[in-house]
Amino acid sequence: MNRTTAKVAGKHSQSWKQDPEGVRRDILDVAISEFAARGLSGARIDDIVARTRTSKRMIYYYFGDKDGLYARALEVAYSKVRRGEEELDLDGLPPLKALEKLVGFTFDHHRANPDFIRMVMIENIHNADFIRKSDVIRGLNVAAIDTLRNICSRGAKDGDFRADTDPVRLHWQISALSFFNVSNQPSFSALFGPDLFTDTQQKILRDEIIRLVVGSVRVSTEPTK
Amino acid sequence: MNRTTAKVAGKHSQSWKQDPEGVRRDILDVAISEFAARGLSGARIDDIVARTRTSKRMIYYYFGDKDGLYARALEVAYSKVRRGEEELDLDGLPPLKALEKLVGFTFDHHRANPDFIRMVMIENIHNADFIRKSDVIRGLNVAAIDTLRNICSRGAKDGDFRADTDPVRLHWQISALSFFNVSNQPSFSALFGPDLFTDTQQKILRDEIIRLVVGSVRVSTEPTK
DNA sequence: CCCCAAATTAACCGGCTAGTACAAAATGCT
DNA sequence: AGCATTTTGTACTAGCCGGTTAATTTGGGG
Repeated sequence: MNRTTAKVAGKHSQSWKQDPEGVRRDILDVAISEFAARGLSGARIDDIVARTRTSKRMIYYYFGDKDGLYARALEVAYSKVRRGEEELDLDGLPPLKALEKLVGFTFDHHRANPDFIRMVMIENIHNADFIRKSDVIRGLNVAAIDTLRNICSRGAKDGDFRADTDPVRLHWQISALSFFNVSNQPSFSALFGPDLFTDTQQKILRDEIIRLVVGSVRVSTEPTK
Repeated sequence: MNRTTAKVAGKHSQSWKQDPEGVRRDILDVAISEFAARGLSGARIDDIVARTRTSKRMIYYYFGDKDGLYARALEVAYSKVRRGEEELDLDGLPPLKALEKLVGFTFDHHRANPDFIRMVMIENIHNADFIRKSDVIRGLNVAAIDTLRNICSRGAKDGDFRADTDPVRLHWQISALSFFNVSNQPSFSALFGPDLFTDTQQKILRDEIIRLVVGSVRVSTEPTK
């Protein structure tokens, strides 16, 4: 955006455009990838700067300090991902189909956003202190639960879902299976080989998870015992 | 073990006992807790030392450098946990009951060993590089799969299990649900409240998971559709 | 009881890294 | 034209932190 760089006499003699939002985005994009890759304490401000069009000074100008940058990066990462989820249209579908679609989508979406997953992992290492401090992030997540609550109540009314189905617990299940698939891929494939993460195996896993979750709420899961 | 400390004249004039194994264990115990708490780059050698009976020099004497200490700490953490699993006796049980017990145990065991979980999280942030380098750890884990393979083959023979049940994929399921419950507790309870992690709710979750996993391998999960 | 490798101690060092100081200039809204 | 905001650039520092130096004690073997 800037960088017209016309080295002239005096000390300062660049030509550039003002673009506060652009600069912020630039910094945040790099920051997300750097924090996701190396963690909060592992990330280096200088490394972030190096991958940016701007200077170190600007990071402190806009974000105050490392923690401030991290906090904002986390929020942006969350927003990006949750925004993708909003595009999913489930209201038109019957509850079981809607759930099926949601689970499949979540599985895919997590796989497609490893940086986000890593940010959440890192947050958990830090006891989710920054998530706790961010109203933005909390807001984004109640929305996710609302979607599920909607599906659940429709499903209960139709008699398709078990009466004791709890949206939060359901979200927990879906998240657990989709999240772990990405978060623990390195250790899992280090220990048991990379086979499970090939496209074909992942397709099987995806179907299995859908079956699992849908099966766990369906009322006709037949008399266990 | 040492620390008889009788401050006398000259520069070096402490009194101490030799206890190599004790010192190593001491250091490793603290290291596990410190690395688990703050991660590889977040952990401070000086902080580890401070919680030890020994001196900084001893860490380098026995473990070479920070990475060396981390690598050993990881191995010890793994060994401890897997050792606990060995005590479980499943061979006497019919396959479905054995699986049920294994899932319940894994869920409990993960909850009881948060430091281990955190070490694995940290490893995954670091692409499991240290796990990959450790034959010890890989060895411990093939054993875990063997247990499952045994159950699976017995279950298949009895006709209780679906024919396409894969021990690794099954292990993946069990791990995902049990692991996530601990690893993502901070973020999850930050976002949705701590209710899900009370004893009563965890009991429900535990049962649900058992139902889920056992249901996913049981042959009579009735014709879906 | 003496020797020597192994074990242990305390003080020290050098580089890395978050954050700052300073100084100036271009921008663009009003 | 005025003026707050945005941006540039470089050099600097303070302190943290991984790793080291070098001396000293221990205890088993001969």
